[in-house]
Amino acid sequence: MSSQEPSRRATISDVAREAGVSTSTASIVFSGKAKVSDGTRDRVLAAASHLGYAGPDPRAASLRRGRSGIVAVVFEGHLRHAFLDPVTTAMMDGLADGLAELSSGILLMRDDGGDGLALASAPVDAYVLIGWSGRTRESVRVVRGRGLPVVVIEGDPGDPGIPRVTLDNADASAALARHLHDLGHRDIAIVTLSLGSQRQRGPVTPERIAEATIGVTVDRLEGTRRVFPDAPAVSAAGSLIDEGLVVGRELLADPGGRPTAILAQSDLLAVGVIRAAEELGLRVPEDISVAGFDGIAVDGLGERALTTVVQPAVEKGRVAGEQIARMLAGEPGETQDLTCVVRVGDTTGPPSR
Amino acid sequence: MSSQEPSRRATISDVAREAGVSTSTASIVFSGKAKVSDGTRDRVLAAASHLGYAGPDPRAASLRRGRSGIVAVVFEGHLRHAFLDPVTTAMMDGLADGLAELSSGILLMRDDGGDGLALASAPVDAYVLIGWSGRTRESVRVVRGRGLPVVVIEGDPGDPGIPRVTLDNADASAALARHLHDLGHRDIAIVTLSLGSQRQRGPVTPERIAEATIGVTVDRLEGTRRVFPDAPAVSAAGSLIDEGLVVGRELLADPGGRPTAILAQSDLLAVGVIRAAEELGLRVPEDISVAGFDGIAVDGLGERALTTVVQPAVEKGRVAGEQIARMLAGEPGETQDLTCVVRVGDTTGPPSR
DNA sequence: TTGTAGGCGTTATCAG
DNA sequence: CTGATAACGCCTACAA
Repeated sequence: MSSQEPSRRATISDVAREAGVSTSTASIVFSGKAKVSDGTRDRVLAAASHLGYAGPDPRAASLRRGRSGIVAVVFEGHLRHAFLDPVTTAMMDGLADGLAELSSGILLMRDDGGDGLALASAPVDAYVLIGWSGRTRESVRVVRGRGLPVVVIEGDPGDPGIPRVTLDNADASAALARHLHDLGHRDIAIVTLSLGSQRQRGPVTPERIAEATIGVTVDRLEGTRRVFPDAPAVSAAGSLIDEGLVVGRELLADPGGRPTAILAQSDLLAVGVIRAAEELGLRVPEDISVAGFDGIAVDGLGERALTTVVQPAVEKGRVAGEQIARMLAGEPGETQDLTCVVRVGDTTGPPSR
Repeated sequence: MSSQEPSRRATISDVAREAGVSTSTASIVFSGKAKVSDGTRDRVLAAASHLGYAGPDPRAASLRRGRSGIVAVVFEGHLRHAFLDPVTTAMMDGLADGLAELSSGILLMRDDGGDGLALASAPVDAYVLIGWSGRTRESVRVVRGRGLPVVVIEGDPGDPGIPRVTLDNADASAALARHLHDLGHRDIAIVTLSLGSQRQRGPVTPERIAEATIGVTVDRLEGTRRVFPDAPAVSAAGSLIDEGLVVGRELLADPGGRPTAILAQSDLLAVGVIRAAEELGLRVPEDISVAGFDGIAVDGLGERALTTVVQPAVEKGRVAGEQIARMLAGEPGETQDLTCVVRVGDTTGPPSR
């Protein structure tokens, strides 16, 4: 009775024994890291299938190698919420590409503001932090301790040593505003994204700006106001078509005080604004110009071409992935500043008055 | 010079030595699995922070424990594509909840139709397969070998031993169709989801049904046709508002042959159809009734309430997570059949003729 | 091309 | 409450 108990799963050394080779040889057969004679390989493979061995245990392999092949992507708040945004989705795609060579997958994690215990105890090789709010700094602190590569996308790591991937939100917003100014607009309104995690809808006051925690919103607003310093702004409760619709209605309600153009801080908001205008019988762009931000194909726009700022969303993820790859290879990571481009569509034109 | 090289990261035994305790005691301090005197704990923690030790290495811990705390969610095709669908997003949320106690995160993986090597070599504790197409069976085969828990959501595992989470797509579609029939409709058209992974738009013929690989589409169609056996159907190239718009235009183009109601297989498609109707100056539901499927809050619908079938999307994920938890606890997993509910909104009414 | 040996960093078990 | 010991399953120099 020299056979193994059937209850235990076979290990590579069981396979090696059964095949009459050493464990190292069997290991090589599975990793392909070196040459093995055909006969030997066949015997090992036969033994494996005989014993129901499905290949090396990834847990053991990752301990031995010091790598798990997993990269964590950390979001603040609900996943559902993150993925509602087409920009995030595009970015994830880019990230998956940028990491493709390197990793077997992306570990979705939530930084729920707890003690970060879960964050720190996952068997990952690196972290990508997606941060809009102020919590990023705390996450960075937790994660730094592990000594693993970290990249922050659109957030403030609060530590200059950590590479970031950033967008020129303010400059791009200013460029778009200039386009409207060049067309002759002098009286515009702004629909902003949320200023803080409470996601309140309403007029944007200096006090609210001072308290804002979402950098993207503030930066884009600042850029637009470089060109239109006195433009009124209203914050939406999220980047949603229906939010744009609600805020758009408010802004367009009074025929007298109506602006000649509305600049929304996301394409989804812009689509909502356009819909609000259409509801009121206003033609876009003849009666009112509307522009967005993001440049992601928005479902629900039909064949209109929105004037917008195209941000390199997929690129953002890809670049982050590349930095991770570099750092894992021992080179230092570098902050990457990406730039956006204004794309003029058919939703902006000269003002009607 | 008995001190460690500073280049190596401290391990738990370094910490134990520095604190003057055994490694087992130090381990307990970090795991909290047993009582430790305050004094001892303080000394260990002090030593840890002194040495820059950030807690047990998750790789080693997962080897020792036999658990990594990671659950893989396997999609077919591009991630971007999967997350475009609000139903998927909701489901992921439910899954995250269902697994919350158990796991530190969700590993997003793509079954790219390769040899499944990546699939099998990730350090995960269980797999959730999201499958619409026929490839699920192959993924199941690969994954089975590992001897880990597997749950299939909306797909055919091709193995009765594998627990599934299913929806009563056909029955629910029939129930919705009956609602229309009761209202008096006799002449309806169907907008289906894709029939296969090629995502072709066009009339649905018996041949195409025979070749279809996406079960959801076929089931919903079959259910609707129980009530309206001769209803013409057109497949959309995806679950998108703009697809519904395109197909809706086609179906409504000819004022003569216009149906009195259109049943779309997703809410997004239904929104597109409604938009197509509005474009043509048709009122919903006075001139034409439109219904969808899914019951997820669709962005871009404004305050209309779509008549639809509400599927338990979040529940689907939660239930899958619970089954995984059970199986990980050694109990057998069970297939869960979830049911949908018709929700009548304001987009359906009696036919105009 | 194949085998030998040692350790990756933890934690479960059991004895004190 | 604390300590000694033995795996967990694999990989990779290095030697043959």
